[in-house]
Amino acid sequence: MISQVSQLHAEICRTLGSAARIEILKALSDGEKTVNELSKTLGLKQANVSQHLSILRQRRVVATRKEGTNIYYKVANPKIIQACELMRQVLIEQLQETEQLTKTVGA
Amino acid sequence: MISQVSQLHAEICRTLGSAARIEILKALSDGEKTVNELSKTLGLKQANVSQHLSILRQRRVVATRKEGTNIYYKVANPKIIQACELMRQVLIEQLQETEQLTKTVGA
DNA sequence: ATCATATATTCGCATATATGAATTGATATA
DNA sequence: TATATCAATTCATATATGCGAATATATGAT
Repeated sequence: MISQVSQLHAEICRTLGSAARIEILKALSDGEKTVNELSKTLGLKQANVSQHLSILRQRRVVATRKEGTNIYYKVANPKIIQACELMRQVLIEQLQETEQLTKTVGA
Repeated sequence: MISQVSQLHAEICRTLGSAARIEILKALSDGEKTVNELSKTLGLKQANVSQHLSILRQRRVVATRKEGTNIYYKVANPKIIQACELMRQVLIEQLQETEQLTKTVGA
């Protein structure tokens, strides 16, 4: 009863369901970076970043470009960044609502 | 090193990381529905739908309205629907790329 | 060939998640 | 009161996921 497309859709969402991977995407949203750069920027171990990138690559959320020893990663489709941005706005609105609420209760 | 916001962002994504919940959101995107309606429409057990709705409610992805015995669910923020729509487009583009690829290989 | 650097993979463990079954609670109605 | 309906919760179990540590692979330089 559950469509194949929804199955794939859920898989992409699960792929984004890790704070580390969200940070990686955010870091990549302003241009491509190597594994090492990401590792240093985010303060995560290289192996760990590589694992997350592997998962993101499998689902084609990121794409790669090889240059010598380095592998440059970028977000595969700008719409993914747009979707993330929308979700972040939802989050912000949620937080604002909560603030509103605590203020009202406090008054 | 990983921001609180990214943590929350990932939580929302994980919340959407279930095909059943994606279907529920799709079903709710054209207006509010009760648990029973969803259960029948999606062909899932009531208890199961209720569980999923409970998860969606916790993360405030859906909102409820009570009317007599019934509880009507709706998507809490239209931006969530927009984000889902974007991700679905990404999916479609991915599938098209794959088709393109298989055609090329086949030729 | 050796070494250094960049990236990927594997393993083991702890934790998280999904699901079905059974139960409970609340409301309506005969 | 008895019963049917709708929804939520609890529990047990199977499965998936995240992460660190160690190891492997690949490329480039000496």
